[in-house]
Amino acid sequence: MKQQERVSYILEKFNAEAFRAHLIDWFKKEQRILPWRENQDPYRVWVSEIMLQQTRVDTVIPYFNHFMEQFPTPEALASAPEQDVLKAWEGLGYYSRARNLQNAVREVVEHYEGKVPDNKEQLGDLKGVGPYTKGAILSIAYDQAEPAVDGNVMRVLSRILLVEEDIAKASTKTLFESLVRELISKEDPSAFNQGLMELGAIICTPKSPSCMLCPVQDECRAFSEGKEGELPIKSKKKKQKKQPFVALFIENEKGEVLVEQRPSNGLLASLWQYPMVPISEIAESDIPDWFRGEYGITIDIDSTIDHVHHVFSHLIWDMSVKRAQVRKGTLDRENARFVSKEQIQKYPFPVSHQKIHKHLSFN
DNA sequence: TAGACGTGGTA
DNA sequence: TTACCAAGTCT
Repeated sequence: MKQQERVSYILEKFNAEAFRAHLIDWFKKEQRILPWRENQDPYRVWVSEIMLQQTRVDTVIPYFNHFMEQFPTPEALASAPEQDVLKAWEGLGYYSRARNLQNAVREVVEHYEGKVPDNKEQLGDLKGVGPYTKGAILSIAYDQAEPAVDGNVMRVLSRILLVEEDIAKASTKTLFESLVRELISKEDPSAFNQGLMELGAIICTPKSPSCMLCPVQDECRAFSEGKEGELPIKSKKKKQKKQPFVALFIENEKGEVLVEQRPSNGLLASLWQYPMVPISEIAESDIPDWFRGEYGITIDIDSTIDHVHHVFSHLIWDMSVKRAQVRKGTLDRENARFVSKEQIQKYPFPVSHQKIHKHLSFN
């Protein structure tokens, strides 16, 4: 069946009128007070939407407030050093969001006079702005009737409309976008889209949804059939692969510590870390030789001082942290440097390596 | 299409 | 502890 036929079939006999009205009334009454809801400033909406990608509201709030203080306008963000932006993002995760956001904002400042585009073509061309974020900005900041389909929306609508397609599939997301195009309120698309997400966050939660409090219970097909606990359908993801490392906490004679910047693409791009030796490739006994070759420095390794187990979405780092001293040699590596324990505070580190900071002693 | 890309909260 | 998740995007 073609997708448009599927849409028509699903919405046949569905009381969209009542659904819209109940959802919007509820949202206007029950919505949470959140910093990015203070006004409709497209820049604020944009920053909030990027931060909220795959990230909890409670986690985002302090980051958002600080970020808006430090970079209140597109111009402020565009002219900031990238390292400052990454430092403001430190601990939030998915760091390419920060780089993409800054690059896109620079684009807006250069080509659109600092005004966030209000059309889907220009918006969608911006780095890091995908179908969801595009629709969120257009509906929330510009009151346009565009779908903004995220995980909440798919969960809520899969229950309301009893859609049993796998929401992990891309084709299912486009199905929901088509459904929202039919359902969305033309009078208040912002309240409709946000209401759908708010409902998913507060009432129509993944586990044990609060159906007794739901403003659209009467319109919910899953509830009427007792299937709310079985939806949405979502295929499992794979287990993370384990990667063993030795992380080196290396001090020189001045008491400075060796840190290095990661490559500008891939995992934790452009963030800083303590040197890491992949134990699956380098035997532990070969570390001093390997290190001399890579960094130009001879080190004396002593005891293991810590063990850091860090879980990512797709892999796991197991790091034995070893203390070491510089014996001789000059650092011969572009992306690495010895840094004092005061200076190191300015560098953006991933959480996995912040766990190693506690071995910095200030005596 | 499926895997890369972070982190912290919760059952 | 394990597993899943939370307002996705890029390749």
